Amino acid sequence: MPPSGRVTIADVAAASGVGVGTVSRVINGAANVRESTRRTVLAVIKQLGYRPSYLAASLSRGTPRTIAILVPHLTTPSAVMRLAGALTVLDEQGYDTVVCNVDTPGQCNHHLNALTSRYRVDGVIVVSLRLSRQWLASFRRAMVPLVAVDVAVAGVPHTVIDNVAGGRMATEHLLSLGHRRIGFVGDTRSRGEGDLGSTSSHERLHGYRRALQQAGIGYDASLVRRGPHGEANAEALATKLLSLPDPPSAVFAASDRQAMGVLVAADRAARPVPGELSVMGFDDIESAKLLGLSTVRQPLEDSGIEGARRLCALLRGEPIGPLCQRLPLEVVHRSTTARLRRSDRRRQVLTSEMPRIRQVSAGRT
Amino acid sequence: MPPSGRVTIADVAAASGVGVGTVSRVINGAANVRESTRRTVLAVIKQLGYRPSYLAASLSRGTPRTIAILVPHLTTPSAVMRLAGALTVLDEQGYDTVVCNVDTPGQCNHHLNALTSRYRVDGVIVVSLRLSRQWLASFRRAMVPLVAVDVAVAGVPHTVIDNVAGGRMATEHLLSLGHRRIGFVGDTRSRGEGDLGSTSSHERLHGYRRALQQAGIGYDASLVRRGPHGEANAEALATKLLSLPDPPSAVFAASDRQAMGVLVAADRAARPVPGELSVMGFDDIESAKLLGLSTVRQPLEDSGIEGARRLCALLRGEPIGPLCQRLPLEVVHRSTTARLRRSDRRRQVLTSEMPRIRQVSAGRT
DNA sequence: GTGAAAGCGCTAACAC
DNA sequence: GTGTTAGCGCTTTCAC
Repeated sequence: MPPSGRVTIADVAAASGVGVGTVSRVINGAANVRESTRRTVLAVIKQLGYRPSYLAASLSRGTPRTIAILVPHLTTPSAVMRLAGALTVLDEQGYDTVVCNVDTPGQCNHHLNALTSRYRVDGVIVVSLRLSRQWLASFRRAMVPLVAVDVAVAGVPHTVIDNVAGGRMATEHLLSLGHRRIGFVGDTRSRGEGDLGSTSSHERLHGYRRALQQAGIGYDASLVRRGPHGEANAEALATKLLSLPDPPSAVFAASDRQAMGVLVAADRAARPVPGELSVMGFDDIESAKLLGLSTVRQPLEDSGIEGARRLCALLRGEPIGPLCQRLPLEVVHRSTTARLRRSDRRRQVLTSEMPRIRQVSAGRT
Repeated sequence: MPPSGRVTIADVAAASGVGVGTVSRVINGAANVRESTRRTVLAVIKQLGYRPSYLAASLSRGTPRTIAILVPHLTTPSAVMRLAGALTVLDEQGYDTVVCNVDTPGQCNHHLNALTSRYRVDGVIVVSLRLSRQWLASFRRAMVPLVAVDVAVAGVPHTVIDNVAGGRMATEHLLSLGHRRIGFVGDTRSRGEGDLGSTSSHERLHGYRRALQQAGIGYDASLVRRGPHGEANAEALATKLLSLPDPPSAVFAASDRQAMGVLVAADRAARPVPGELSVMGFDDIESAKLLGLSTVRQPLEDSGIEGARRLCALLRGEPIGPLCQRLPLEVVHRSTTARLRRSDRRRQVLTSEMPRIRQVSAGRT
């Protein structure tokens, strides 16, 4: 029946013998519609195959009911956990979510520009991305509601962890097991090309240094290795560490993925873990559990949940509590860390109850 | 200067002393605008902080330039790889992507309903989700362009792999290594509650059976174990397999994650891999490489790329080639599979060049 | 309870 | 090149 291609609310109104206002009320489940009318309209809608235009409704209503989430390196386990957490609540709250994955600074700027220079979404969640002063200003000017996850942004609600404390916890765990020569493997801090500017690794290193200092252990720069992210790099760094004249008895890796690189390096160097080398990670991603990796757990999914929850509150004009929300950390002792051997008796107690998995690492692919 | 709250194109036009049409041309980078005019308008835009409404533009233009992607269990490595692939091309093509994660049939229906009952996106990509006849009909009626990834959907362009062939390849690899008692660990096929109806695992089992049959090996039901997805379950299933009076010398797991469960089980049962047990996975997710897991690789990211590419072509009215697009599979021999020992000499040749990683598995969390 | 009409902010077709 | 105008399809007063 529609003269043009698409069936519109007017077509439905006409075919139902009611006004468009009434149809609108039916669609949106307004209360003040006679039941019989409602039925009729619904029938006509179904019969005509009418689909309300989200666009037109949004425009008229004045809000897109959509939020954007900007997340770097989506395929990493930690990123996707945060995303999933956010999606859960955004879904519940009736928001559509457009996902912007960024792997390079160029992509990042592209998306930031799109988000700030056009009226597209109700708000945005940025994850793990250090926004420049300029971009922050753009968001402010554009009055785009913004929350941050896993990165502290001045003047913006953010949900983070205390990376320094985390680094300290990891190191103290190792110290408590008697280790004194503790290596560190993490990211470079360089804000160069390809870098998205996360400082987590650097902060965890700080925690490591503090813990050592507090334990009265001098800082040994040769034990600290940093490079580009990724377990392949971590493996190379760890290999150097292990080939030191006086190698560490334990290594703290700034992330679980890097810790896995360390595990591979330990294997290649024929250094049994945790027998001759303890390895500590950070994050507690799923495979950490599988590998039995000792680590510092941060609530990844919760961070996404909290970020989204706070953005929703912001959009409703509700109070969101303190700008900076800190999520708790927890040391998870599994089986890649053990007491520094000296009295083997002690060591046995620690490891005997743990199942063992022997695995052979990757050959050429 | 804007009388109401928001700055509109009319405000910009007025302040620039030009018509809204010209402003529109400037915004959209149309060619026929005098450079001086362009500059003026741009300046005014910046000065007024004007942000074009994506909604209004979309409505007027008649297309949202947005696509939706429906993906189950987003946090699994394979799902996120496919998503990332799709995002890459959708980004390039100028589409916004709304992501619908589904973990339960209820969520799935919710999203399918939203997608078909309203005009919201230009098209949708469904990943690994078996659509019911009804939903398919809904998509057809609503004329929502649709492509599928990792699931064959009648009458809809889909990008898939040959799971039966994959199962066969995995099994033949094991057979070629001399194994004759080969176990299988995979998903149950039940379309019950909580199940999203993927049949991949079942098809791979088919391939397994065919390969055995072709090798003249009788089917032994006790060697085939199926249960709910997840490595914890796989571990339990594998444990049963290994405690059989006459246990298998090799296991083919229907996914890498399940293979990891098998590895843990092997470890618990003190069965060295690949010394006493060969383990074959499927997918080639990132941690497979790290663990040295032998597997059948399917192009996960490419599947997303291809699905998105084809949807874009569809939207442009371009030809998309055959409805069913098959991506290639490849056996990746790493270090969890080895020749059935019999002549140890042979085995050494196979494994000696491979680095080894010994790892202790998860304790209680 | 329901209809009529005024926008929402933009694009595109058409004149000049 | 540029201004004018008619929609795009809906929500929402405001009367009745």
